[in-house]
Amino acid sequence: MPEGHTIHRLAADHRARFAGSPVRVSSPQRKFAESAARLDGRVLTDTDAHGKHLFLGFDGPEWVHIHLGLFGKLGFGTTPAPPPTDTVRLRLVNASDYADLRGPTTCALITEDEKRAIHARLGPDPLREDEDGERAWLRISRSRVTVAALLMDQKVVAGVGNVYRAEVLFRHGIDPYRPGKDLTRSEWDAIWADLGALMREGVRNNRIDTVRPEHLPEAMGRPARVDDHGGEVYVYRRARQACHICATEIRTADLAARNLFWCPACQRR
DNA sequence: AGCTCATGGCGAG
DNA sequence: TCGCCCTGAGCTG
Repeated sequence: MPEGHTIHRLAADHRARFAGSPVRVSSPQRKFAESAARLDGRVLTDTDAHGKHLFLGFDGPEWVHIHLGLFGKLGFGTTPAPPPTDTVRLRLVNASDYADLRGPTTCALITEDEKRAIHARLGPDPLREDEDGERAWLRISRSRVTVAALLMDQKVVAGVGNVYRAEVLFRHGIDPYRPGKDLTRSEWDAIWADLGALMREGVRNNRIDTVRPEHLPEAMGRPARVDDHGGEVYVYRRARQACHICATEIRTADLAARNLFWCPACQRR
């Protein structure tokens, strides 16, 4: 289940397992069959991630472009690989490992030029070393759109999804409905830096944790929480439950077809 | 068995 | 703003 940290982790995992030697490439589901046949037996040379886009580079000028969307998953295992089920869009296998891709929004063979075009339309990614938040600030500081919507716009910031959006706004006490242009420079700088730190930890742990140590259940004298998406969070999917800091009921609302979560007391205009 | 929902994004209108 | 695409878990019966 993918926000940007998942994709960067997958890029590293593919590199570790497959880079540098020939890979058997197949598409059991047949939707990627022609391209898989072209790649079969070639060497995986490089991997890359920008926001929620994953790129697998093979010998020659082509890349596999993968976008998991809301449902897509990549699962790893060690050989021998079991018979693929009929939902496996792409399978990579070498002597020791296999990877199965299911349910992606995108799995396509693209050229270097097409890859460049994808980078060009994405905003800065807090997980890419060559980026800073300046480009994002230029758009945010001139926009009447709410900061909640701007954070989810991949042309503004690449890699932030519904969990990081909700959590970073909570951590900075910002009302999700505040217009981008009402954000101060120092607020944005803090948000950008925090996204980088949170998402790097997300890559390391392969899950999203956003609760500061002093607010963890044990530090607050409460029983440990179990969050069904697998991380410790303040507001995400906690509608109508008590805020961990102030006990106010967490609110939820629809915003651009996604669920928004926030604490109306901790996050004020 | 069938429904709902989910960490996304696109194009039509 | 809506409908649509992709899969699977967790319900309800």
